[in-house]
Amino acid sequence: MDSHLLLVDGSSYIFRAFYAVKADLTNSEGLPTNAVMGFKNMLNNLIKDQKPTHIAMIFDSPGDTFRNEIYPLYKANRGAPPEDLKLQFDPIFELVDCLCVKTLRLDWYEADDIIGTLTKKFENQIKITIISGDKDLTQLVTDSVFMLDTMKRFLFTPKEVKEKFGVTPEKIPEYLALVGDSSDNIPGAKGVGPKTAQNLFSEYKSIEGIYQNAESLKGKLKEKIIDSKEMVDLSLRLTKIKTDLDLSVELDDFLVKPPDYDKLEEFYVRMSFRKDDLLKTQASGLTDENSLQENLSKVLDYDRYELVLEEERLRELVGIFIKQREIAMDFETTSLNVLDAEIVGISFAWGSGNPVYIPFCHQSDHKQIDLLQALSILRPVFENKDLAIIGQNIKYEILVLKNYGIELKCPIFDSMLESYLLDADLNRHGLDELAQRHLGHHNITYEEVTGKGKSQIPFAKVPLDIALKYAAEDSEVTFMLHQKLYPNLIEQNLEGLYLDMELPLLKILAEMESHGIKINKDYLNELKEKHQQEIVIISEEIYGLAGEEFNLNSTQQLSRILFEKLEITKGIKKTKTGFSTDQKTLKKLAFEVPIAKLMLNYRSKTKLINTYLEVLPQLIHPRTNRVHTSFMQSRTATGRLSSVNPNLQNIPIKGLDGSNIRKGFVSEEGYRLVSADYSQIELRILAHLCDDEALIEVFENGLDIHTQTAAAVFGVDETEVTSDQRRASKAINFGIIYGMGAYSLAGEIGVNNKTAQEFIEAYYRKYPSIKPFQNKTIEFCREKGYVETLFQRKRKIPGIDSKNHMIKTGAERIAINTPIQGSAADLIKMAMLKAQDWIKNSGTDAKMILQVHDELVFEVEESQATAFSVQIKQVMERACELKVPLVVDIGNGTNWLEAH
DNA sequence: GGGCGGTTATA
DNA sequence: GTATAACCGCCCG
Repeated sequence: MDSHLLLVDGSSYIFRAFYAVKADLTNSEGLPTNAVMGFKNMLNNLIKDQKPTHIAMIFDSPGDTFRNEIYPLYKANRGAPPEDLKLQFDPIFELVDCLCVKTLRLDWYEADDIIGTLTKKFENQIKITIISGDKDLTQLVTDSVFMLDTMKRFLFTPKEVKEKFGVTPEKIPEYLALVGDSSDNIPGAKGVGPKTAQNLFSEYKSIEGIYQNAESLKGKLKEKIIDSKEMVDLSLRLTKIKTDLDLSVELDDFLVKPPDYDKLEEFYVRMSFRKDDLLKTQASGLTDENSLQENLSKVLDYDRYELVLEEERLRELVGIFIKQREIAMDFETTSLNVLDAEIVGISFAWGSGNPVYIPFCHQSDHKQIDLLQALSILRPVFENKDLAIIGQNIKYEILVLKNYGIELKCPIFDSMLESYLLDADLNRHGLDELAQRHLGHHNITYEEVTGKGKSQIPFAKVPLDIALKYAAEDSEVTFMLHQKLYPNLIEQNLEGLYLDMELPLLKILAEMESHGIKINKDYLNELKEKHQQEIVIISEEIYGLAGEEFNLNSTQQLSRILFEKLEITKGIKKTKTGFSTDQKTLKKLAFEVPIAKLMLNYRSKTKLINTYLEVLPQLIHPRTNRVHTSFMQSRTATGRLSSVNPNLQNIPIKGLDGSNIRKGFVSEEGYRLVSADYSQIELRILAHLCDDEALIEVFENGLDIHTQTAAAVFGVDETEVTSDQRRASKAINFGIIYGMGAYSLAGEIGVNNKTAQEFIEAYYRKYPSIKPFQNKTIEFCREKGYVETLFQRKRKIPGIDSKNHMIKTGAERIAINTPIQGSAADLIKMAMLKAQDWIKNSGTDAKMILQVHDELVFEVEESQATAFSVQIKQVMERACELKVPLVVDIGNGTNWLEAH
């Protein structure tokens, strides 16, 4: 791609930022931050928009310059900057430093002169854009040097300069010398303004020419010109920008680098800024250092796109499609909710040939192909075993097609999944982000074509020519992404995981979502009403004790009541913004402070109502009478699934109220719910990964891991382990998986740090291979920048080399936990594939309906439930051969609680 | 309306 | 001390 150097006039940038952000922003110490904020945003946007490969920020000399020597009144009309702005100079310099943008400043010279020098030095090597609003700088504009006024969004090329000032860029200094500049207090020729100056220049070309011909001028003008000769000469020395300063810099000094995220984060905290794009894109910045340089947009040629309105043409296309190895496909529909989605149009893109969009029911005068007719014409494509269809989140297309009774039988690819396997540490794998990240292309967004908020229109109302661009682009980008990402998967040894695990799983997830789960609406409503009545009573009691009514849902107000009004000091704990009122704190107070106990009760009841009892019945789909979650396959950094709308992976189970909610998840009449969960899956995986003899032995003998651990750590016989000791050991076992230290363990089990440290040491003695394994894992991560699971799933861990202790130790914990949690995720995914396979081959009337990390829930015809349980338990226990046996606990019932 | 902090449900 | 989703209040734009 082409190189591009941005020269930013930093001083003018600061002033603009200060006046652009009028908000009364301050940090926690009361220092104004509006200019810092404005500067940050402007610079952020600038880099995003311009995608420079090189950048420099140039500031004026803080003191006098040679221009003051020539003319003491130079800029004398400018007052000192406002005090609020002065205070922000240093923070801004610091910000620029955090962003790793090269800055230049030279005593005795202005930013203009440095910019002028750099321009002359590099203009033959690189495209340059000067960022400034100062018209003086237009004198530097050439065919390869531009000036961008970002505030006015105006780009000066030589043509624009000529149009605006009536003279070519190289004449700008003379033009300004004649006209004068009130903002810099440059005198110029008295009484000569832009219009006169333009006329003079068009006639006489230069100041020299004007004065040579001064005698031929008429009347007043002649007088004015002759009288101001001295002032014009002086002005010219001021307006002429230096281009010959002695700067020892190379172009490479200005290469765009990723920010220093550690420093930046610390700076944000000090400025009381919330995290923004700059910090959120941290990971992508680190993993894709060249992104800024590669980001030159491949301009997609929208003119190539074809709108398909004739059935005959569609048939032709199908003929072309089935000769391809792979094609990309994207649906436009009426709803993001698959069960309600109707197809509005379909787009395709493939290797040779132009992307197409086939509209079906757009509001338009054009006759469009009938949807059902089109689907039947496309059937040979959907069912062709030799043709792969590439989608971006193709689970959506699969589910929508299901609505029309069509099964996508061809092989599939999914660019979203590909991106996820390559960059699991990143959160965003949306099409627009991927286009930007991998192709440097800015997609037309959905909102750009439909509008947003109240005025958003359905896609079917988007005019066909616009719909064509939007829709066909999505397919084309999807196709291009796959071409780019798939080779990367092979290169990183992720092909097997992708082809043999994630893609087949995608189809299973579609089945599970589509089938859904039945809930007992009346029962949940009853439960809700019961809790609601109790909440009324609890609230009244709290108000009485507090002596006032307040918003019980506000932690802020509760902490005011507890820690200010009632002056409670016990258990007091700070959060970022005030005092904590979390469960742990309230539990400590529960015995002596009645409000605390009541609040715990209030919180748990409102949580259950608001998150589950109120929401779940509303999500029953009228057509199926069941609840359909979406399983997200490319969301978590470790490889786990997640569940949304609703989240069915955090349905309560603890306590009476919790387990009552589980009773609301039921099997269909004539069916049973079968729940199968892996016992101690993560500890077994730990045993396998670190190959610890003692740990393996515990599992091989089928012993209770927590009791065995307790016996060793506390030096007692296993028969004498107390329940407290077992609980502490359980905490250690979990803590090890999470990579914790003594401090946190101490807090967790209520002993002092030293004791906790001794427990941990005893633990490592009992299982001597664990610590070396953890060290090896961290070492591996430091060397490669990522960690791996059992199935070679990778997670990059950016902070592992951080100099910031918090970030570094945090990264180390992630490095320790991810192979364990991630391998468990791999394992259950493997089990899902084998279970589904088994169900299909056995012909059992059973459906897999939920996955909760270590548990699978099935709905099975009641007479087959027992046999199924026996079989599926075996299938799951044999999902993967480890150095320890896998154990699955299984049960069945008419509701989820009973089954579990 | 969007983003964030605090809180809490799960594995 | 790992991994999530979702609720509410609060503050900002």
